[in-house]
Amino acid sequence: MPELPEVETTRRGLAPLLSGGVITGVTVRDARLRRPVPADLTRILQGQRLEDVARRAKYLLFRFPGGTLIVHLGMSGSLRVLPVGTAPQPHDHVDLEFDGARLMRLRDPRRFGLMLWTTDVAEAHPLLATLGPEPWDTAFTAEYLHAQAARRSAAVKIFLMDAHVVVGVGNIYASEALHRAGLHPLRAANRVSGARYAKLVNVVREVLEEAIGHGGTTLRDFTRDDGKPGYFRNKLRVYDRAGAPCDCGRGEIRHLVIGQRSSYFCPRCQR
DNA sequence: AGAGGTACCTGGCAGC
DNA sequence: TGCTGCCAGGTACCTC
Repeated sequence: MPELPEVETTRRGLAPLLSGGVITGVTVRDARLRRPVPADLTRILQGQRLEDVARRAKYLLFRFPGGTLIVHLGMSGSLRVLPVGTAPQPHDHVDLEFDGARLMRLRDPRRFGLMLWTTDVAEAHPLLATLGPEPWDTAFTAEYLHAQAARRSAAVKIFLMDAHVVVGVGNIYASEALHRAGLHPLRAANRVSGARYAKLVNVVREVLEEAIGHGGTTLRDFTRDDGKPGYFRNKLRVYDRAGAPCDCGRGEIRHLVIGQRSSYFCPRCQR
């Protein structure tokens, strides 16, 4: 579920419900995520007041006085806020109890997610330290992309999805951004012009901003037990639309597998 | 250094 | 209906 727009929407939903709350309990039903949930998480968090919920790339950062809880939702993770006592469903692996009143519950069927604790500056954690700029960072420019691509003969879609180049562009929005930029997903990254990278910088920001705006409406209620993430599917121009006519009016959307990931593009308006 | 592939895990769905 | 195979929004890590 989580591409960056959903992670950011989750952050915006959780922060006002949880910030300032004090941890009054931790339940770990299944610690087997991509890495084990720390065995002493209860001892670590008990009594600590949540200062705020930040985000770096697709990592959520729950900042406490003694350190930061780093959470990644992987492919299938979600976080919700529920009243204490709400019965857990399958794949509800971790609960953080706040003020004896509400739970932040992590559900992750595929268990590709992460929940880690660091007492260091979270951004210095090995998993975060080597990440590229945020899409809205002033460092994310056409010149930067062009320089990064100089020795990269891989497909531009692979390049764009590399979190060490820029964070937050997942499989769906890579297809969407390349379509908006008129770039063929298989074009070698080092054969894309600076001007085209300038366009790409703009459309990456644009498509993510639009999706966050949309996610804000479909994901606004984090307190329902049946809360479901929004998929933004009705806003997508190419993703999962193979065979449909492209908005350009001249081509039909095609499906390709690039780097073992499904990719969608219009062969007429993307070169 | 970069490219390409594999691995982690479960559920849903199409097709037989 | 029940089985099998394939697909899924991420990313670390391995080898060449």
